[in-house]
Amino acid sequence: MSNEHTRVIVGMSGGVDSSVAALLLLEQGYRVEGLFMKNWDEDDGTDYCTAMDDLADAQSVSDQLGIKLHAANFAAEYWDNVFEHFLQEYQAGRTPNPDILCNKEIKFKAFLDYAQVLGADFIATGHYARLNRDDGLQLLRGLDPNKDQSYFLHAVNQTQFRQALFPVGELNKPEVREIAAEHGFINKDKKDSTGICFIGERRFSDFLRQYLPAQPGNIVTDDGEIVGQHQGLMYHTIGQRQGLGIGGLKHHDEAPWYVAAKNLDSNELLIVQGNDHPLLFAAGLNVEAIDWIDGAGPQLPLRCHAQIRYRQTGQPCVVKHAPNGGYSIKFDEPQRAIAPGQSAVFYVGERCLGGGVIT
RNA sequence: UGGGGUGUGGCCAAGCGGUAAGGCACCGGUUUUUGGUAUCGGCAUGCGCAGGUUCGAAUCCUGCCACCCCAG
Repeated sequence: MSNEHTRVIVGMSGGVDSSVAALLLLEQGYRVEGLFMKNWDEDDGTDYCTAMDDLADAQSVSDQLGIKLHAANFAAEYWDNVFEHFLQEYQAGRTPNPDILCNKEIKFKAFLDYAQVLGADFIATGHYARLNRDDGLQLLRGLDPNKDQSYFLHAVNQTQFRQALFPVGELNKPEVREIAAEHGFINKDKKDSTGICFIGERRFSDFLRQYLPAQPGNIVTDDGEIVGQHQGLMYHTIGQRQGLGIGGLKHHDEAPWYVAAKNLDSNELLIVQGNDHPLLFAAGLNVEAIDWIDGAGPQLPLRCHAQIRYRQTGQPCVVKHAPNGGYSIKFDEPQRAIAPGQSAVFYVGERCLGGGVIT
């Protein structure tokens, strides 16, 4: 079969992964174009520069590959469909994962729609994930276990995936860098990007403070002792150590303190001492709804693996319907710091079934 | 006021004559397309203040100051 009449638009971030993705598609014979997205306009100067650098890198690689590079700005969509929800969740005391929504609403919706307007048959990104089109459509973990990004893609549905390609999902990261080096890409040694997608690395609580005003309250231990003040429950998350400002306390040992719970009614932050304190662990969790990639979802109860955060190996568990209509997940081993607002994502072997937001 | 105790970096805290442990917090790096975790590194020319003894003091002596406890 020939790809010469198939048009693919690659989301080019200026990083190595999407650059190599574009290269691989060209080698596979596709008609390739690139698109650089800028979805965050709340610039404070420094980010403007990094966005410009990223665009320059994307342009450099595009020129080298001889492909056209489009540019688009979905800042309005990002704000309305991702960022506002992100702020609401924090306001409600939860810890959202904006990048999961970003994939669902921006990369595989706004970008996909726009690409179709431009006449594309497919979009492609530099995600480390694989799609199996032989048996319906399945999302599989990226081949590189260390870079697998299927966790972030679990809320995208199969209809959206049908028009997506993940060329680097079949590779290991070192191979990608090697390919970039062989072709002399300007970004061959560029550091992997971190921080919220399109927004970038920030001092997180300072960043939130720009949008959510402080609401000071007490920090209390599990014994009810008031040991300090916090500036807002939303600036902390379950399991967090940094930022409490709790130094040495008389009559307590030398272990650091961690956030165990938030009490929205009393505006109190409950903290416990020691990384392995029992109050930091829970045997299960609930989710209200699950985005099943195949739409229907599997037969329940289901024994599978779940991840409650990116970069965690799948944890054995059982998923079943909860009496209230949602789902309950019971782990074989108690899990540390399960944070409401984060996503639990389910896997059977290499296959990602979907996931839901922890309540 | 009398008796006792304590004053070491932001906090907790070793040291008790030989030239400032450790932990927490904080800051920075690494890891990482969320948050968080983890990990590595940095962090007191000075030990309430002022004198004195000594080759040498946070450690001994004197005075002062501050705080705490018990009496009152």
